[in-house]
Amino acid sequence: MKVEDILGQLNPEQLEAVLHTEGPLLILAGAGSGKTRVLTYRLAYLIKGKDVPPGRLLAITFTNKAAEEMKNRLAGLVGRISQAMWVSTFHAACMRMLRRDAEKLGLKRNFVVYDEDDQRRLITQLMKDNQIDTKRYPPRAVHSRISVAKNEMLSPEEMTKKARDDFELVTAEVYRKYQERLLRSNAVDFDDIILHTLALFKLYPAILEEYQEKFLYISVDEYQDTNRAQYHWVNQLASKHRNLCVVGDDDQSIYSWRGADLRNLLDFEKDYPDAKVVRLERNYRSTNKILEAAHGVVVKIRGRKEKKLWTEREGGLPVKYFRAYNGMEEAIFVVDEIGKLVADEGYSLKDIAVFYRTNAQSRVFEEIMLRFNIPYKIVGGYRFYERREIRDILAYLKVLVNPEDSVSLRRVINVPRRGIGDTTIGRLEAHSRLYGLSLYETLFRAEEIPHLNAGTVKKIKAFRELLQELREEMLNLPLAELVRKVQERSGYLRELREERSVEAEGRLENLEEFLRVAAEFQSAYPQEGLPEFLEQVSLISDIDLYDEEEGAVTLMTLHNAKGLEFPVVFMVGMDEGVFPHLRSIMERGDEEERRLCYVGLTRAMDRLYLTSAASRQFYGGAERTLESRFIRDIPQECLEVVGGEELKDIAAAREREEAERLARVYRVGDQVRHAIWGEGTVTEVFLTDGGPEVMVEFPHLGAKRLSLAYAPLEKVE
DNA sequence: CGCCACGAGATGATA
DNA sequence: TCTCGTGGCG
Repeated sequence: MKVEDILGQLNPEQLEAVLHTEGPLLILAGAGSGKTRVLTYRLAYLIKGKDVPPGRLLAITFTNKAAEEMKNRLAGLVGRISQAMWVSTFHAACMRMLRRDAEKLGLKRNFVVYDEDDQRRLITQLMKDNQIDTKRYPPRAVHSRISVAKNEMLSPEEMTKKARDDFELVTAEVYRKYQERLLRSNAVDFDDIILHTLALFKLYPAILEEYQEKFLYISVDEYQDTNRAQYHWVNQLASKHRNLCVVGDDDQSIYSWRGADLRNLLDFEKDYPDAKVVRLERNYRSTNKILEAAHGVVVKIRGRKEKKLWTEREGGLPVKYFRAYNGMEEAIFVVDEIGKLVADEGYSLKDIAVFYRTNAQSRVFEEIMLRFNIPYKIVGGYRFYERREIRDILAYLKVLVNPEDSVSLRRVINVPRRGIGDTTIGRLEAHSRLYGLSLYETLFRAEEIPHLNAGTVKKIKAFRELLQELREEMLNLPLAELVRKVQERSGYLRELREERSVEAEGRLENLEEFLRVAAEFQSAYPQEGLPEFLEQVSLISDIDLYDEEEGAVTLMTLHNAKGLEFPVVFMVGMDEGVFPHLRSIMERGDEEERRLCYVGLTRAMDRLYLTSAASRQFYGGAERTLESRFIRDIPQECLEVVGGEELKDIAAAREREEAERLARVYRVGDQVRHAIWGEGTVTEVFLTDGGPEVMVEFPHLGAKRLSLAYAPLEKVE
């Protein structure tokens, strides 16, 4: 593509941003204003129009997926992009730097990344080892406080000094020990990925200078959601050439709870008094009605940068608002509308998204969509990589790469059960502390440890031989085969197969899926091995896994919705306490929730629905809820309240229909086959609120009551 | 050492 | 409603 063609596709403001390549540039890009296009075209212009070698460009994106998309789009504009160009998230870029110079920080090259669960385990364990009361100081709270301290770039010592009560004092102490243990385990946590890189720059100015020299042009997307550490990182890198382009929107700042600091964006002009500022306020995504509604929600935020999006798409349908009796009715309304949109309005399922504030809210929607046969896809929630079986296998793999990883080793030492219980582990750990060895090394000295009987020593020997054997395999086997080997040789598969439950069956399927993931990684990156695979897995986000091409409705949290767009959006759970979320407003007021609402509303292109429920399930019982304040902030003329008189009839009718259809298939006396339990005889058929159920008598197992909507059941003719 | 029963607390969003 | 941790027992 020629430079003129590239530039010809931009409006005047966008063009201004693309052409301003020298010196600091702040792009205030409203929702749907084409900022991704600007960022991409700007890079293309630098390469094609200014002959900048791709290796001298650094582009930071918010997600891995966005990085991938940007690379692909760039390839379309300027031809195949050389590997030399850095397009990635902060974490991925820092990991790249850390890998190269890990030794300089006392880490080994094969260090692993601890995710949230690893971190929490480590903290809990460490607190117990040091007799710190985990009732009084819940590890959860301690962990989150440590993360906050890290985001403020406080060291344990600084935290100790600033501590204002004994909780903070204890936390600071745990923080210090936590860092020690991480280092001894040759591991880093998420926050460390950035902080360690900064430490590297500080300790080795020559390394910083090298990168400063290398990156002639730097751009950062979603600048409003960067934290202080990221701010320092990027500004240090840019300080030599000062060609820093940041893109952001203060109205879309939604991550202060994880350390994002809006000052980074708001003070850009103070940091760079010579900065050029470009505002993109023309929206290409939504109807005017939708923009008006969204504007009503954010306009009252204090200290907000004055701006108003505009569009040529005048008019449009009003935002539809439905208040249901309860969560169930709310979900039925949504499903019913989806049915109409598809049947009468020509939308396809992939055009439609349902956003909610908390993951727990997805449940009712899943249930109802399952029952009404609407294909759906959930982004996030019960994450694949958070499932126990996946984490267990990952822990094995982490140990193979980095035997010093004591958290992972501890996790798998008795999984599946191999008779190495808590008592034995306690003795092993005492021994390893005494001699300053890692847990792994201690396994090889089991014979010398007092109080271990011969049987236990034998079990430990068997386990360490297993690890040794797998470590040797690691060097020879292709990734997927290695993963399979770990699943088999650890006894993990056998244990699940013998369990013969639906749950175990599901876990086995997940392990299969994991094998496929490994195989895919292998074919996508033939040169890379297990360490790179683990790294990718640990840095992957929910949204990275999202695939929009499938014929299904998308369900996700509002946070995950950032950066996406859909022709039809349902924002559900518009209730006080739910959204705005009670805990959030108690801690920080409602402004961030407001912006989150704005983000959600501005995802919609053509149609927008809001729903709430007068009564909702919390934990167990039902509670009454008030309509969200955000509903009232939307200008009246944009909102159309829709009633639901006939809705219950529709819902009931559809449900009955569906139940009857299913129930017709099964009769008392029928022979059926269950995927796990084998053949049995139907003894009863029920119609319940949760759909039809059958009682099945299995020859050896006895009678089981099964839901036809969920159970893996088929009829035997 | 492993299993089971019981009770408490949790689910706010995430790389 | 569910999941996790604890404590008692075989």
